[in-house]
Amino acid sequence: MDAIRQAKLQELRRLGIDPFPTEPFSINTTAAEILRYYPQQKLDFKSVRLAGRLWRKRLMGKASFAVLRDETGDIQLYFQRDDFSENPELYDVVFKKLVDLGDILGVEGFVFTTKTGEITVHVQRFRFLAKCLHPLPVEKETEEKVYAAFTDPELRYRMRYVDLMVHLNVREIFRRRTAIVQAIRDFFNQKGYLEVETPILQPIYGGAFARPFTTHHNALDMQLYLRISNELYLKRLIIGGFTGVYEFSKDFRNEGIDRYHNPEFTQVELYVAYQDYFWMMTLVEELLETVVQRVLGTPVVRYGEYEIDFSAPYKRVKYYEALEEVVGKDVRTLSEEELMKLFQAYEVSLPEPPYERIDLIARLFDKLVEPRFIQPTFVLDYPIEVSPLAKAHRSTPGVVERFELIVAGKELANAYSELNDPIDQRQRLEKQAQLRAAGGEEAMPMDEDFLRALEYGMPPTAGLGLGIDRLTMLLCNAPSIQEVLLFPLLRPER
RNA sequence: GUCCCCAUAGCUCAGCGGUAGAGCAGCGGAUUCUUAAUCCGCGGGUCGCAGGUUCGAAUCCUGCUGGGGACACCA
Repeated sequence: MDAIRQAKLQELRRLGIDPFPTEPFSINTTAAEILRYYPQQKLDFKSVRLAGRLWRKRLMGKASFAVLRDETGDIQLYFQRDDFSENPELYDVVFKKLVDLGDILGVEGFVFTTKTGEITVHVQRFRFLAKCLHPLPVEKETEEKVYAAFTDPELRYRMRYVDLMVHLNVREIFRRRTAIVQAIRDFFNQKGYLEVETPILQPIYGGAFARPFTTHHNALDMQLYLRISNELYLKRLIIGGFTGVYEFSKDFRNEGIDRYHNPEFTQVELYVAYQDYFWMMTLVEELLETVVQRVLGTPVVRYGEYEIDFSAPYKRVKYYEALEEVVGKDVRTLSEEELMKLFQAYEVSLPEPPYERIDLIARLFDKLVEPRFIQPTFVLDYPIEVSPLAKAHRSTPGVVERFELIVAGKELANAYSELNDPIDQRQRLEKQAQLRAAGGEEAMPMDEDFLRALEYGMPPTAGLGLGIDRLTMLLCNAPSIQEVLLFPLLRPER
């Protein structure tokens, strides 16, 4: 803590001023409201009460200006010694010397416009609501320069509270994130789908390929996993009789961190009975166009150097055909040696062993094809080997009825016609079990209860997973996932 | 996990072998319409940590810690 500020705290207490009072301070307006409505409705602002953090001080002698920052933005304050004639100390000592940038104040007064035309609150009374005991990085911006910008990413993420104080645009990212979630929720609710909650602590994890976090329940003395996906639970609900269910699901994957991955992240998953993946493609187009339009007011998004248009419909390409377009050959016809040659020709590094032929193909696809799709593009009909929960394609052998939506070269959504044949599902999970036995750490574990549920009969169902963090990145023009997570995972501070 | 880069005042940075610097923030003073307020004056540091080289290290070397970027993993 800052010694000078601590001394000021003591001095306030000595003067009988409580720097952390218990009494509430009710406000009747905000900075943004004043700035927006005062010009037309001056009479409504003769007696205002607002609260926020003192953000700037310009002491002029017997009169001073300051800036107060509340949730809605900044507003200028004007203080005059004459207003405190019954107790001039309040101005000369308390305001001028003991109030620091960052202190949270409640102010009362009336709104006026200064000579230079700035809407300002003439403060007649003020009160400490909380003293700030650390100096703040108060950014000052001029035409040429920014002073004291608070830019160190580590500090910004570690002390997100300071980041949010200092950077109004960071607040905006998280308001927008919430708006995105709200728009999706409204869209699904309007369709009549049921929002549900399923377990985060799972005795058997599944629904994706990933290493889980492991934990332990003491009373039951059992090993539990933090979910990597909620897919298998939502399907149980479809089996149970709901026709449409969705969940905003915080999922946990014990993997590396980079600018697209955080160990905990959010997806929304949706399952709708009696539909297939073609229907789901149309729904996704409608969903994204609606959400982007509602959140941004336009379906067109600037993301880095790209302009991305979320207007439906989106381009559709088939997995193997997209790969063939790049490498000039249908990889299904190639021997393993010929596949290896492609890795050399395109300078793609090999996957970690143990890998099978399909892992080579999947890797080529991820490295060579995905990055090419900037505008929203559906990639259809994935290899059956990499999609153990998706239904075999109705007419094309070797592939499943699955699509991924690629935007800006990254997977944004993943969906399939869900596999509802319990016999087929059992075989696919057994194959996964073999891969696990052979050292494939990310292969799915066997889930007998899920298979039993399927044996009771699951209607044909379309399922979707949509990455909320990635979508937020796109709609906020954020270059890294950390920018759209309030508290991204960091190593502990020393 | 690997490689590269970074770590100096509250914040942003300069200094790169010879007494630790600037701007903003802060402290004292002047100032009743400022808005990067202005003007005068002042303080502020275990140069991330630990070793080493050297007469001498913020500066060079090694290790460690934290962060950023790239790769790998995440099909």
